Amino acid sequence: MERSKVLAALSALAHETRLDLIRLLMPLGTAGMPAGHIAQALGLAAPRLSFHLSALEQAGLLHSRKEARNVIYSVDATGLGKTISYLLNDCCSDHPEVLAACAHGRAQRQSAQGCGAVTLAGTVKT
Amino acid sequence: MERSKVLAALSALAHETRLDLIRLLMPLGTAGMPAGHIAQALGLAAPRLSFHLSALEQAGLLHSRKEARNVIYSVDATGLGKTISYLLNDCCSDHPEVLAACAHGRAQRQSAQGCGAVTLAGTVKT
DNA sequence: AGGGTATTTCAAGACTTCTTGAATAGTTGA
DNA sequence: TCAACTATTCAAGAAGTCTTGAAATACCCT
Repeated sequence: MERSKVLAALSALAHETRLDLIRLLMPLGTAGMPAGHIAQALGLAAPRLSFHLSALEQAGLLHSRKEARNVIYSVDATGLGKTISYLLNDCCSDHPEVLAACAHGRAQRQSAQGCGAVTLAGTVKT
Repeated sequence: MERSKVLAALSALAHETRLDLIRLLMPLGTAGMPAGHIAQALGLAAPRLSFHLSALEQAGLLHSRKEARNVIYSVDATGLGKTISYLLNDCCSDHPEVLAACAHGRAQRQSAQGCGAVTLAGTVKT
């Protein structure tokens, strides 16, 4: 991934409201959520929401589609994944301690060991 | 990791010069590099460098120590790891496609498959 | 076509971040 | 102590980001 795109994505993520948006939309997958519902869920004024949604879309972290009179927003998992991948792989050169901190976080959440190679093995398309 | 700390870390990372700093210091590990050498390596004016170094240190991504008349800066791998971990685990709930994009990036770099559970198994301290 | 709903665009102002040169502080060695 | 070196702090200006209300656009249904 190009540096400029990574910087754009990180800038986009580095804001409370936009991180809330990602966290809200992530579990919904490609189904996503119409802008109006998002505004209601997070208690945001429409122009403010629109501003942040378009920032995230511009950064390649969100995808939008029209459906009737609504605009549905959903997370662009690939864009988000590539951004994290840059930090983890290109930027940190797979530094052992960084990976350890990462794996530790997962272990806490999943009460499992390692980096979940099993889960990954099933999803990687080579 | 607390939200506010993650946001601070992401804000810190979302800047070209500071990302350069991390990338420069990462391979050096705890040995780090004195500020003057960093300035020379990246061609930065001293106040400008100082500004960005302290931003990264404030965000918990860098560590500094005095040595003679120099100040040595090194990456705080734990802080960086926790930040990435938040994005990957807490924020993205280990979404399969995000993990896949992440693993794909590593596969490209390492010409290996999966998420490198072997490397991780050796470094995680439970 | 007209009314109602959903969303975006616009413009202004407040606020924050970044860069730069000048000044300051701390450390070393003669 | 003085001079040289290393690094940080300060102040000012430029540039960018964020929020808000008002206006505009797009769409659906009757």
